[in-house]
Amino acid sequence: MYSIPYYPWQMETATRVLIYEDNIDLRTSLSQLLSGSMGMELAGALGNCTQAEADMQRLRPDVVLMDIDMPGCTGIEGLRRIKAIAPEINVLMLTVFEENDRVFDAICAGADGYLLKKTSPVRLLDAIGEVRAGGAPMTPVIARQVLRLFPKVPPRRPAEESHANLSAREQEILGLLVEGYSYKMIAADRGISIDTVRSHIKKIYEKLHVRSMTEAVSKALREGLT
Amino acid sequence: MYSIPYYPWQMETATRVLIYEDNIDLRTSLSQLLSGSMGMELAGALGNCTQAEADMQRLRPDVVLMDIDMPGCTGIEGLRRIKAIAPEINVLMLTVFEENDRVFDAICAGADGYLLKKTSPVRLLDAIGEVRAGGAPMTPVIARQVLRLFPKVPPRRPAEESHANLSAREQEILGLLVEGYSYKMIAADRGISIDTVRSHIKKIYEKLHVRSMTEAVSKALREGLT
DNA sequence: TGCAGCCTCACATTATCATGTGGTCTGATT
DNA sequence: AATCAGACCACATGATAATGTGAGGCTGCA
Repeated sequence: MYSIPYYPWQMETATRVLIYEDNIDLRTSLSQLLSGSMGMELAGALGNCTQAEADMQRLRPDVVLMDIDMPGCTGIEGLRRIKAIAPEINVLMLTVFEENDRVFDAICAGADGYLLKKTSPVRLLDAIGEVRAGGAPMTPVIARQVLRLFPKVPPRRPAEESHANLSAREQEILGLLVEGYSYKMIAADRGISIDTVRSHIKKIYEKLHVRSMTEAVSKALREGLT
Repeated sequence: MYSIPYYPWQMETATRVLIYEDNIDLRTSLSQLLSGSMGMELAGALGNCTQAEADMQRLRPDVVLMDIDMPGCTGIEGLRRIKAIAPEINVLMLTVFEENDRVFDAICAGADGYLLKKTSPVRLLDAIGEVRAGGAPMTPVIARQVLRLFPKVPPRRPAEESHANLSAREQEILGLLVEGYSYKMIAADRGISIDTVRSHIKKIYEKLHVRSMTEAVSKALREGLT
């Protein structure tokens, strides 16, 4: 069990917190954490956010803890829908990895904070207080990512990184990966050795900062590298 | 409140800190604070940043504390010039007020953190460690401002129903594949066995009529199955 | 002329994926 | 009560991908 934390901001009324988390174990432990904390009131704990609008009206939370990966309706989508009807509700995103694209999406959708699932209970409760006080709790690494995203927002990123310095041959092979070709098929199709395909793909991975075919394909499609 | 403790005595070498602050009293007290702290080394304490480039070369700081209001050359301008020649140097901006437009300018110029001058000495030392560790120390209110600066994008595609009869779990796992997760990562993330991941993915392949991860990812992104 | 980037190929080892066969449990449907 | 689909797990085998090291020929550029 968690120790009873003490919070200095002494709310008049308890902060109503709604949890969206599809993992039953984590949902349970989060619920217990909140139920056992001074100044906190568990407004609800749900496994998906497909009924987000209705949930807001029914449960009237002050703060929502939103898992970013959920079946049916992703946390990002849920966030959008909550902010569309009740922007005053503070939404904290919970995720496993500090992944750049999602951070960007979440922030554009109006997230008020971004924490890792491994965040300690104490820090999580702190974060809820912080967001109520007008802050934006983030892990340091995510905060840095947010700052790094910035200079790229106004000037956009149209042509500058669009080809990520891939050579013509590399772009060509990346295109074939996107089409679902295996190394062997690429080698046959282009009439080169499979080892050559390997070395091209290795170079592509370096340039795109990825470590697998799926990541490369995903990045290629999302950033229009084909 | 702040979750990343900093233990200067664990550093290999001291962090060289350069101070730009035109107020002589504050400059002196900051200098004393840093000189008296384990793991910190005062690289210099200057009243203006008109010679920023030369200062960097001469003093070789790891971290710069930059007052945002200085005569001659503003902190923003100094920040720009530092980042132009040595982007690896971490620059923390110090300001009296949490003003929106300056926050924006500073962040666009590449600031690595943004603190108030009234920040406690302990927190300031923490922040220096945090920025060295890849974080971006900010006051909560500034963090919130930063998030608010991001463009608000309107809702996404409204109705999307070509889910190809994938079950909720299958869609979820397909989403993780698109994110570049391996079987092992998916199993760990969702708390299930890798063999279960296998069997889900096998079914996904059948339903999508594909035979590899890359094809599945490609189809998912192109047809909006996520 | 020398360096740098690109394209090509080879060999080796480990990790991960694809496929098949089988099974349990649960909840919804018939 | 029986059936069925979804989620779960296990074991096994061959195929494919990831990573490292090394190398030759080609081009453009300083």
